[in-house]
Amino acid sequence: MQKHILHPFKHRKHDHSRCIKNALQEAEAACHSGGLRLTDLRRKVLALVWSNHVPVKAYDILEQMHKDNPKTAPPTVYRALEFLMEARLVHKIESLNAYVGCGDPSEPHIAQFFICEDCGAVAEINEPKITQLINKEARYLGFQSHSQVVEIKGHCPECKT
Amino acid sequence: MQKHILHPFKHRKHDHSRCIKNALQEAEAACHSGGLRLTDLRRKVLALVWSNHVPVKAYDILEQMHKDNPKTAPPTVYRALEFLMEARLVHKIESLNAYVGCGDPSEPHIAQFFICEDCGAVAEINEPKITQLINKEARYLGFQSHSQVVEIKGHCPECKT
DNA sequence: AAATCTAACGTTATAATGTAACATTCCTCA
DNA sequence: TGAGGAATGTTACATTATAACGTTAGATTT
Repeated sequence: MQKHILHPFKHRKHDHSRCIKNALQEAEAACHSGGLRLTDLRRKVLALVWSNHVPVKAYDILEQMHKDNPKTAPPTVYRALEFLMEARLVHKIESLNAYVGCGDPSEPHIAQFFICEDCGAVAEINEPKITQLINKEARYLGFQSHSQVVEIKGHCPECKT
Repeated sequence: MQKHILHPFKHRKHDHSRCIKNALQEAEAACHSGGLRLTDLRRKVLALVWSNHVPVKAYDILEQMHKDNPKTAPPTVYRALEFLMEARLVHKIESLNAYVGCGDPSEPHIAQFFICEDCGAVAEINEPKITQLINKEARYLGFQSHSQVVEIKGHCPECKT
């Protein structure tokens, strides 16, 4: 696997419990080393974001949270997501208004997403050539770029046929 | 000006009435040649989208429509926007939930947007190298790409300093 | 340990964005 | 000219997100 693939398309039958466990472990480490407080609530929301490899909607998370505490309200979820995004543990997919676990929280990165329109699966890559090309175009326009949203829709290997 | 810039950053003081008139004219031509019905309502919404070079929110359009007809309801606006997007006269900026006039309706294209976080101005380009690079990465992942969202945030030439 | 401070979370209410479903009107064209 | 479909009107509601303020819990100082 090449370095720039932060999160590949996973086979339908992979052992997803390992993905979740791994994500939580990395999050624990990242927060600890960054002096951030990964509370139970945030951990819980992170686990729900990682419940599969499909972007999750805030209100779906809320619904799951209601199983533990039926009084949980939207701000609780949005605050946790905000924290997780600042901690770079979660990305928002703008074109879906949904959230997906970051494939590599270990260091800051720009990401590009490939999103299957059939099954919803997402792959995350960081291809510097894309970033550089975009930055070059930006410079040409006299534009100072700070952040990029790159979201590609289509069909993943398993849904392609 | 190079061909791949579909819509450059405009100087603060440009004659914007010409932009609007031009956009409406091109829309008229495009719809005529495509057998599409550019009704008064759709023309009106298109003009409002073009009221400046900043992406416009659906509910801001609605508010403007209320000056003519206070009973206009959201579906009216959303339907017109949907038509305009299918006719490729308008693009949606996903990361803003807002709509912007297309810089070149004359032919289908993939676009990349540069969005100023200060003044909101948007430039639209179509740089095939970006598209190709993305498609190459897609192929590498076994992904069949059909549409791209590329939205870059930062500061435009006039807000940069 | 008590006092204090702040970050995190709870709670209520509402804002902002978007759509379903059905009724009506208006064009087109046979 | 009247039948059919496209466009618009209308009502109601679904979905996504945040403001504002109160409360709790953890850390810090004394």
